[in-house]
Amino acid sequence: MARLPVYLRALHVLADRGIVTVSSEELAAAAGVNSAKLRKDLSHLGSYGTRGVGYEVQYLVYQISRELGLTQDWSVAIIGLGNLGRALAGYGGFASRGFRMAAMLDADPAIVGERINGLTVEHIDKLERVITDCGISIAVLAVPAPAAQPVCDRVVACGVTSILNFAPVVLTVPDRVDVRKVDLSIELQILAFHEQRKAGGPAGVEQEYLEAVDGP
Amino acid sequence: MARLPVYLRALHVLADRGIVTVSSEELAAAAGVNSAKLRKDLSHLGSYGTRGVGYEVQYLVYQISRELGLTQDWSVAIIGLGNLGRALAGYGGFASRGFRMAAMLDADPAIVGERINGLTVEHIDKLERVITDCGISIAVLAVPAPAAQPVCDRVVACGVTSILNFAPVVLTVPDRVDVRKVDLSIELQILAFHEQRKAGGPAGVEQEYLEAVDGP
DNA sequence: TCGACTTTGTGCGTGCGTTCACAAGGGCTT
DNA sequence: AAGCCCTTGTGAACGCACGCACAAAGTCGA
Ligand SMILES: NC(=O)c1ccc[n+]([C@@H]2O[C@H](COP(=O)([O-])OP(=O)(O)OC[C@H]3O[C@@H](n4cnc5c(N)ncnc54)[C@H](O)[C@@H]3O)[C@@H](O)[C@H]2O)c1
Ligand SMILES: NC(=O)c1ccc[n+]([C@@H]2O[C@H](COP(=O)([O-])OP(=O)(O)OC[C@H]3O[C@@H](n4cnc5c(N)ncnc54)[C@H](O)[C@@H]3O)[C@@H](O)[C@H]2O)c1
Repeated sequence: MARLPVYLRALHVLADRGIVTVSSEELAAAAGVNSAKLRKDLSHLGSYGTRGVGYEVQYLVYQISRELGLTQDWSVAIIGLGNLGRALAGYGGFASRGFRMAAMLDADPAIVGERINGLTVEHIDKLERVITDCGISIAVLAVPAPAAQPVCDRVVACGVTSILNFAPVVLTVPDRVDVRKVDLSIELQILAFHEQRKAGGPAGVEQEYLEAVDGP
Repeated sequence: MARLPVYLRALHVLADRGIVTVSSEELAAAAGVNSAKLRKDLSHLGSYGTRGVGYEVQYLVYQISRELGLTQDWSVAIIGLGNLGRALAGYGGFASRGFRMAAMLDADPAIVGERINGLTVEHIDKLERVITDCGISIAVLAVPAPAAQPVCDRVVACGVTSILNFAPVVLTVPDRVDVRKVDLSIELQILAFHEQRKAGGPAGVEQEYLEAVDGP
């Protein structure tokens, strides 16, 4: 379930405030979902609340963390230390959630050897060895679009089965491999779509096209 | 439909290769979706293909661009020029899709006044004026979590109705406002979840918890 | 100890998105 | 000009996820 991380975050906030128990209604509001959905999600993973009281925050944090596999640390490799890769590498919010930045790789000789956040950038040629040695289980691709598929293939060949892809391409991978794609251009385009709807929607279909192609 | 941008990207690739027409089957493969779904999506927005041939690439590009509102330029403000904000500001992939970085805002005096990608970072105090003057219609929030809701409120008060949020918080906004959230920690957590499943799933439920809390 | 109140867990109806499968329609070849 | 073949557009079934609403269950006060 993709909502568990959201619940977990909300629970951490509550825990930090010293709150011991929480009702499904309160937690659902904090997570921005329906309370019935929340209860169904929680019951689905076998956690029990107490009727008349609610859920014990600490217990739920542990249950969800375990379900998500956050009771262990995961080693992550960042491939491509350009604009985006550096931002990710310098972000502290990952380490605090059990994700350890274990390796950084790039093809640019000017970047290889650089130290970022206490880690030395390795050359992409060493990919296979680095991934094996560091016990990488998740790869983050922040390389240009044309490089994404080739790099992805190499990563998969090393046995990595989880990939977070920032390049604007559809990656082809074997079934056993999970790919999640973050495409910021698409997010903006979806916003633009709705924005346009609010403003009255598109008009002058055929006319506009002919003018654009042939001139007025 | 959230898939239109994906189709559009695939079409641009085809157009660059000089391809004139494309069948739903081919385009669907390139976009990573089912061909029936693709045809339904396209028919849904009124575009017509030619039976026995397929769709004209250029025509489809124009149709989808128009539907998404990409025939006009949108002015975007980036708020928070830290790690992530800078990466976004320096990214060329937005401008080429009709999104103009029109304003940058930050609260840190050390950052205000800096020039990034040809634009001067303004102080967040000037938010209201900048948004109005630059005709901002989309705001990108790349500020720390605690600052997100207050900044969001101010942006919404200026009349902005589209927000892209990178802060790990659930934003509360009026109904007319669209918020899209990009949460990279959640993406990693979802990958970890599946990774754990592949490795055999969680085991030793109650036992583990009691040990973690009470000691062995 | 008992009753009233609170909150969980879930059965069920509903609505949406996906997918199969096919008929209608247009091009291309002969 | 006519038939063959390819591809679109869509009807209909399927499945899933959401959310309402309620009974079971446990707590807290008297
Ligand atoms: N920066 C953004 O805000 C942003 C937004 C949306 C999408 N993206 C996408 O994210 C990806 C990275 O963006 P960026 O702005 O960081 O680009 P960038 O050009 O700044 O960085 C890319 C890095 O990848 C390295 N690289 C190139 N080929 C490589 C290879 N074969 N193996 C290893 N490393 C290689 C380059 O040396 C460079 O350091 C791109 O696909 C881009 O489209 C970025
Ligand atoms: N960097 C990443 O890879 C990454 C990954 C996931 C999530 N995020 C989230 O994105 C957001 C930004 O991350 P970051 O790494 O760039 O953080 P950062 O601390 O590097 O940058 C935040 C910027 O926001 C500015 N700021 C603070 N308060 C402000 C206010 N009230 N108004 C305007 N500007 C203000 C700061 O001066 C700073 O420049 C955070 O919420 C973070 O949790 C970042």
